[in-house]
Amino acid sequence: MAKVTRKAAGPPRIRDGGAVREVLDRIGDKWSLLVVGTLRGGPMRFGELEKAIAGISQRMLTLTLKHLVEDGLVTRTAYAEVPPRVEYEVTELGRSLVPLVMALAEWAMANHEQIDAHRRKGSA
Amino acid sequence: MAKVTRKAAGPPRIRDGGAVREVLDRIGDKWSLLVVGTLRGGPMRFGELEKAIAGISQRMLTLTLKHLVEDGLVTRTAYAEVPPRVEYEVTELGRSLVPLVMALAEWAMANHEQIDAHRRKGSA
DNA sequence: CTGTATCCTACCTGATACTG
DNA sequence: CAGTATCAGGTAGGATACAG
Repeated sequence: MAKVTRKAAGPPRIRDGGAVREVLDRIGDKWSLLVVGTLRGGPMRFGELEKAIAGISQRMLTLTLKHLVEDGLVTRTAYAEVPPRVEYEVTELGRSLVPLVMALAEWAMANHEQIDAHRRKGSA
Repeated sequence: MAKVTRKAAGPPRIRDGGAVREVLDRIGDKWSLLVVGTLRGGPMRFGELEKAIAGISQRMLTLTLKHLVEDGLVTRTAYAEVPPRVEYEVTELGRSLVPLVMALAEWAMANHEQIDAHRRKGSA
């Protein structure tokens, strides 16, 4: 229970500074959002994710999935088979994040050319 | 539920692998989204941003702003005064990203407790 | 197939000093 | 005030090798 100590006429700021930072430290890393977005269509195996994301290292996929499972955004189901099969799937909580990820992805796809153009000319 | 015939129609993946990665490498870093979100209310000075974000180092604020300006998400306006005054403001493009940032921030605030709970119990 | 362990590099961080 | 420069220390991420 944090007391809200807002300035009377202060500038409109993200009135948190904590929660957002905290969560952004979790899902704001290089891969988490991409993994969550990739899992939006249903359960996927480790190898499938690795191929789908393409660019992620095995190590980072492992770590990212571990964190997502810890945070309750993804479930891990290991089947006692040979060869081993492990499936990952977004939880209810994770699924609630999917629309935001997709919105971000769409924004990225819609604007990456414009961003690239800006970067290239550098000096207008 | 019927079996999902992923094989036939190809797996449901983010059909890009490039643009999203590219943009996420830009704005998906630790600070960019936070800066953009902080600027949503109007122009702010360097020092204001530094205080508002609280936790960012001067170095990273400088770098992040530089990148955002390069990407065309933020404008930098220096006033030839003494003492110097520099204001940063989101561009049209940057403003189009604000709603997504805020949605993410709201999601973070709404769910960070649940995430924290998951993390803490660790083993269900 | 699904990870884990190790090494190595690049980058972030915080502090400090200095410039315009 | 608004940066730039630099250094020491930590951490994130990639590559590879190896294990269950």
